[in-house]
Amino acid sequence: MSLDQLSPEQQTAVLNVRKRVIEAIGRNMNLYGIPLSTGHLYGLLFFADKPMTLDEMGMGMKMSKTSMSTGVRTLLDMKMVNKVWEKGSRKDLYEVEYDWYQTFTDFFAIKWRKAVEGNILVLKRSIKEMNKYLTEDIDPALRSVLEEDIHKMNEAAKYYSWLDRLIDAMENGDIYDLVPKEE
Amino acid sequence: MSLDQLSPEQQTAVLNVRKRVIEAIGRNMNLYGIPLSTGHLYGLLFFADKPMTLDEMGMGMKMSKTSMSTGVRTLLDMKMVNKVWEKGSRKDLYEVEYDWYQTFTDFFAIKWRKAVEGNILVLKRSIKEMNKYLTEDIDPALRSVLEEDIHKMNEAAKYYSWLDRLIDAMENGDIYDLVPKEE
DNA sequence: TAGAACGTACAGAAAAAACTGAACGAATAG
DNA sequence: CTATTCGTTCAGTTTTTTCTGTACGTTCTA
Repeated sequence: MSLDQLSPEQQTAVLNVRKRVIEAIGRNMNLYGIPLSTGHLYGLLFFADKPMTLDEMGMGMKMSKTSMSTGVRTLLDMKMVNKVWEKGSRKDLYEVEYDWYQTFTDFFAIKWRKAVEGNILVLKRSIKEMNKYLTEDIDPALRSVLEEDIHKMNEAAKYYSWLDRLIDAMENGDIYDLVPKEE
Repeated sequence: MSLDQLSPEQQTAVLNVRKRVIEAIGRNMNLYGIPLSTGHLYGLLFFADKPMTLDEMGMGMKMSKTSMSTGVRTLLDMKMVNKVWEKGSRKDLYEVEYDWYQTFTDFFAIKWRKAVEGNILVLKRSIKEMNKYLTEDIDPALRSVLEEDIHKMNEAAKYYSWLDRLIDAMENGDIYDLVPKEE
């Protein structure tokens, strides 16, 4: 059921409440490194009663179609919106993923996993390289520096490994054993 | 033990490895919404063998002291570095918080908690307001719209409540029951 | 109690990011 | 087959963020 069947007063009343919520959602997503306007776009889709086209989003956001295209792509990459197929229309249609728990874990899986595993790799490689310099007949001063650095990097690698396992727990749903969805 | 006791070749060798790690740390922190240069500053402090002053940081980063001041403040606000007191020096000294697990949970506690609880408030208020419009003698079209919106906001509020409890689990350490620090 | 050293506020400059409109290639409808 | 419609690429503009140097208030020193 769309809004345009309502009186103008009813429309503004509903729209004002939505706007406040969209603002909050946008701020929240901005915390995750997503541009505010993309967060607002998400909010628009959140309240939409049906999948939207790029043109409709442009209308709703009062922004260019180009921006909608890039914004929706960002949301798509993070699996925060889904592309919907509707026969008869050759426009692309998008709707939000309403399972926010899934969205949350996807966010970790997509954005963090790669970074974390990349960092583990860099650390392992760096530790190995520093170990290479750590020969028997070494300047004691250098030995001390190297050992200290290696120790620090080992600790960091441990932490990243923990983070990696935390992301596992998100992805496979174990996290809900610790923190259940229903209170 | 400081680097300047080493030969120039030894220094560059160590410095190059560190640089690669610092780069990785910086990229990672950038993911959390922290400027790249601030991430590099963190990396510099990470490898420092002793607490550093703003001037020393400026040297190491080849940047202005003003930038060091704001950068270190950012890191301080996120509890990623600590201010250290040393008698005899009237300069402020800073060192990284080496407990990255603590840093991680602090990050959630500081940056997310406020946002999450703010959003819950906004949602609760918005649901209440929409309910106000939901009277007996209402236009069926409007009723349908309102009920749909209220449902969506309720689901969102549930999710934020879950997130709130997840942050609890981080803060009080329960998260380590599920994902132990040691593998 | 004057002087020097320190950290930060502030305003302007530099850099980065977001946004737009025109143009283009792909796909479909007629 | 041709013409339209669609999404995206790209170059240029606008906006936002980051960085710098000067100036200022504070605190310690002598």
